[in-house]
Amino acid sequence: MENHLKSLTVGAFAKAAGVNVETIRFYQCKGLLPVPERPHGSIRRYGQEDVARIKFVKSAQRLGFSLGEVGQLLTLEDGTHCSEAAELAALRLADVRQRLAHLKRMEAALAKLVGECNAHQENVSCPLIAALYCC
Amino acid sequence: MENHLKSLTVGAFAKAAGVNVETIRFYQCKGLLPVPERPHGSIRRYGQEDVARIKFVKSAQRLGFSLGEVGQLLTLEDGTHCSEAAELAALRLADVRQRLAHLKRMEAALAKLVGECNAHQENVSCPLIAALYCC
DNA sequence: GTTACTTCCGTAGTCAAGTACGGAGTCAAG
DNA sequence: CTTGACTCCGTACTTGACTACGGAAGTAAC
Repeated sequence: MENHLKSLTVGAFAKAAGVNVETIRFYQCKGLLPVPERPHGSIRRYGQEDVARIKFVKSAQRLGFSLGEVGQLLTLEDGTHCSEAAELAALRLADVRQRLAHLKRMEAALAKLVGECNAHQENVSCPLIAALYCC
Repeated sequence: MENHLKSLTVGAFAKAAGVNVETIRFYQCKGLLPVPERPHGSIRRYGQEDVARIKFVKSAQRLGFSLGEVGQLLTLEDGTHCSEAAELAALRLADVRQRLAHLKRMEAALAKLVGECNAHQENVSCPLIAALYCC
């Protein structure tokens, strides 16, 4: 059922996938993208399945997966290893939640300091600077 | 009112400040920390004000400031430029809030996918993999 | 068949915030 | 006065995800 009509040159492929040519090469060298044959010393051609693979990588990246994890996900790409995939996603989710908690603390602290600075009176020293010096 | 009794060697200073010696050197070369004189070819000595400065840097980093921004904050460290400092903090806050929003979207998407994977039936393909392929 | 655009390929550079290494100089204790 | 620990200093390496460069080879258009 796969479309094996590989007609795209790297340039066209990169444009179709929305990435740079260098990114293609980079992914190939990282093993995230197969390197097509070069028919008798000619140039490589790419197809829609390659475009789909780049989109897969980019979707996974948007969810916070590193390229290493994307590589793992790609080994499960036939869809028959759902629990492994879910496990990876659960790890990612835990990490995302940790970073979320950290950012929330930062937001609270910053918002408080910005508020104090705005309410600040000319004769006392800057609350932000003071906070950085004291805590 | 400042304590100019500089008695710490880099090693002791680093320990007191809770960083590595290399970090000290790195901050010096970035202009975040003054480089003390070497009295007639001897060793440099550091004081409590240097420890305070490292703590300042580390506090600011915890709030999400980059070392470049910390450098800017340090030029305002006398506490008399509160509005400039507040402006920097407001920029940081905006950035933190953006990242927060991004992470929240990631969290929602991941949580949904993990949930779908856990409720997943053996005969259909993995929802996570499918989502990465289709969106 | 020549010009102009791609492609190919290896190597190297970018950013941030450090970390690591190694030889030479300095210092304190015994 | 020597030994061992520490300091100084330059340079290079680390991680992650690319980005840039440059020469040679392939390709498309005229």
